[in-house]
Amino acid sequence: MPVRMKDIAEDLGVSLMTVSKALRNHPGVAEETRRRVCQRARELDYEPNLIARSLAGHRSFLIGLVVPDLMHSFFAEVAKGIEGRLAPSGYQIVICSSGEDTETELRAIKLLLARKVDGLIIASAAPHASRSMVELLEGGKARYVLIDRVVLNGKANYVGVNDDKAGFLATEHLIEQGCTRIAHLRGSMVSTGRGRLRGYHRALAKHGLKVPLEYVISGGHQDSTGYDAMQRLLQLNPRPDGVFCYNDPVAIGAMRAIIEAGLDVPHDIAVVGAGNIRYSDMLHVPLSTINYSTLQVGQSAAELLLQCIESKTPLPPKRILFPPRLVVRKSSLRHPPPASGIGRVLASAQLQKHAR
Amino acid sequence: MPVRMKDIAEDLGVSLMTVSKALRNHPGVAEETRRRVCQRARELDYEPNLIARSLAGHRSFLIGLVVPDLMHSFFAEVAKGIEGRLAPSGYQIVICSSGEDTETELRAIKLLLARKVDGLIIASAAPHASRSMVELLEGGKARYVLIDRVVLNGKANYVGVNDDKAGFLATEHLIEQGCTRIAHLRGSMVSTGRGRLRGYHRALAKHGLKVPLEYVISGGHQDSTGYDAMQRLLQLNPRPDGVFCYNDPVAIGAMRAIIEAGLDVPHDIAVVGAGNIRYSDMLHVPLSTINYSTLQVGQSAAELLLQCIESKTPLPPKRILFPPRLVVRKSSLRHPPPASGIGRVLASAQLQKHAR
DNA sequence: TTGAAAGCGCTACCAT
DNA sequence: ATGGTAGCGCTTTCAA
Repeated sequence: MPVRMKDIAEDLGVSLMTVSKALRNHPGVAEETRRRVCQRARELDYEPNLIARSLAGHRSFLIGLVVPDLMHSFFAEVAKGIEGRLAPSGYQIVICSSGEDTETELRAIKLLLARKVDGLIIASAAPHASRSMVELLEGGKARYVLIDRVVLNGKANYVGVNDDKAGFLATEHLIEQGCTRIAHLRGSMVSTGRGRLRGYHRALAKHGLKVPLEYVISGGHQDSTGYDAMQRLLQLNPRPDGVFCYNDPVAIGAMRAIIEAGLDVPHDIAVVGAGNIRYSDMLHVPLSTINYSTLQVGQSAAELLLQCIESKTPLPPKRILFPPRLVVRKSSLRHPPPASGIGRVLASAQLQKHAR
Repeated sequence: MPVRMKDIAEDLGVSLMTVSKALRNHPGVAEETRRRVCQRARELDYEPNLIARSLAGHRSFLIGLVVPDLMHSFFAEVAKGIEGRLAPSGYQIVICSSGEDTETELRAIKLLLARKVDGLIIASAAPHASRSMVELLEGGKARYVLIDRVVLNGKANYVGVNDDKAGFLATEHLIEQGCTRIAHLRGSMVSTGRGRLRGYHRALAKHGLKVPLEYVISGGHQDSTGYDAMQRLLQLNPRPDGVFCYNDPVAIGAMRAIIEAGLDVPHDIAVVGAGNIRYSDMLHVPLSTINYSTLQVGQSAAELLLQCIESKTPLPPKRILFPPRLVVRKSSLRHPPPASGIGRVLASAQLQKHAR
């Protein structure tokens, strides 16, 4: 059986309380006593029972992280950012994936709360907060930060990217590349999906471009669903000559469909994704995309959550938005670079060749 | 403040114990009483405090997962497999990444143990178990399963892949493709690195091939390190005409170096990786690799750990090895398929085009 | 079938 | 500076 404080106390002939204080460097213990206690603790390989400490101290040093999909490298990288910021402060992360399912997500959050995690970081699968989610998160005094996707406008901490602008940048870039029939493989109606869709429409409107309704269809969130959706787009007449995809996995699936149909990316159809996931620059056709500052999103979310936890009084909700940044690669480069020398686009492409 | 059992008990005029039993469907409670308790609990939105339950019940329903790198899609997929198997049983996962650092790994394990996780799943960064790790894991009655990498031969549960065979398959395939100067970008001296290296040597020996010592150098574990290492290989004279890489990320980095040097993959240098990570089929040059049954490794590890936890008596250590499988793609295909029709290699390449 | 007592290992609060 | 008391919210053990 593991050593307990009580054992050390009896062993040393001091009280349990003295041991407790000494080990946590609390004031009110003689230096000499503290030394003896710490020494003996080390000798006995004492490790505090964190469950007991959590119960008594109302602090678990556990953070809950809820994401739609562990395998999506965007969330893996976010998780890495979070862990990097939290581990040094002694926190550990309980990770749950919802599989983009609202019910699963709700159960996970409920369980995490029952576990008394000190805080939550959530990339929600829900298009908007359900009544039960509001009750869960706002009912108690739960500390939480939403990332990537907003579900509680205004009243919640949020770290993400301006999705509207991301959609706008991607679409306008396609327009500048000479595409006139630009389709959009949209995501689900989560906030990122809605935002990117809005940006897409805004860019089209700005440039006076009209596209048939069928040019906007759901491409899901993964490469497999992107592949299927792109196959449907390929049936249309006239065929699109450019596609802005909800995210990089969808874009990768879409490119596969295009290439399998014997068409060329970017010359027959230019493709832009979103997320700038790892290896998107090493693909069959290197993928143009929107950079989402993935690691920083994770770090900031962790940072913000720590502040909420540390602070005695509830902090006013904060909203941190990283600027999206266009990364041009081959999948959307239809024009040779301007003869005048190094054009904006090419320079950008070269600079960002290895920028991950 | 959240509702406690005590509240329900007083509310209903029964004892705390009755509530406790009723809620957990313990025998020894009248059906009628149980109904009333459960009903009231639901009305009051009662959620058991899992910290308290853990402390009293000596069961946390928490599993610790320690991996070298969250971002490596191999471990992300393993994590997904683990979660898929564990979540239905009410377990949640505390995830820690060691960053391939032995000290960090040890601290993480210590913390997880102090948290009283019910079990551990570890992909260790260590080439072999240190004294402190043995003490930690074997000293107490910790339940744990090693994955991917072995550090405690024989005395520990292990789920992984036959790395020796993986290295052999990859190397022999390069030989069959006509490569005669086959290099190896090896990993660190973790068991997977050692095993793949051994397989590489075995294949060379079987076919009577000799290579200079400089053909085997460390390529690290990531694409960036693979890139650097490959650049060094390219200086050699004669240059290798084939490279077996420790894993897919390293292979991806290596391919980048080769292509940037103006050479062709596979005709100047054929490349094979290991791991069959997501999108390895969608790369600039689709990557030949060794499939590692990633999801199943995760699931089996979780399964095995559950058995250990459930069982009252300590189970004898079990060793589960998945067979490695060669996946041939363009990066190693130097010969046109045999004229006799569909050769083994091409058939395999086609079949596995979408096999992930 | 029910419940009282005794923890689980630790911390907060208040005496001394 | 030190330590006793009283929990934290639950489960296990055993008596009624």
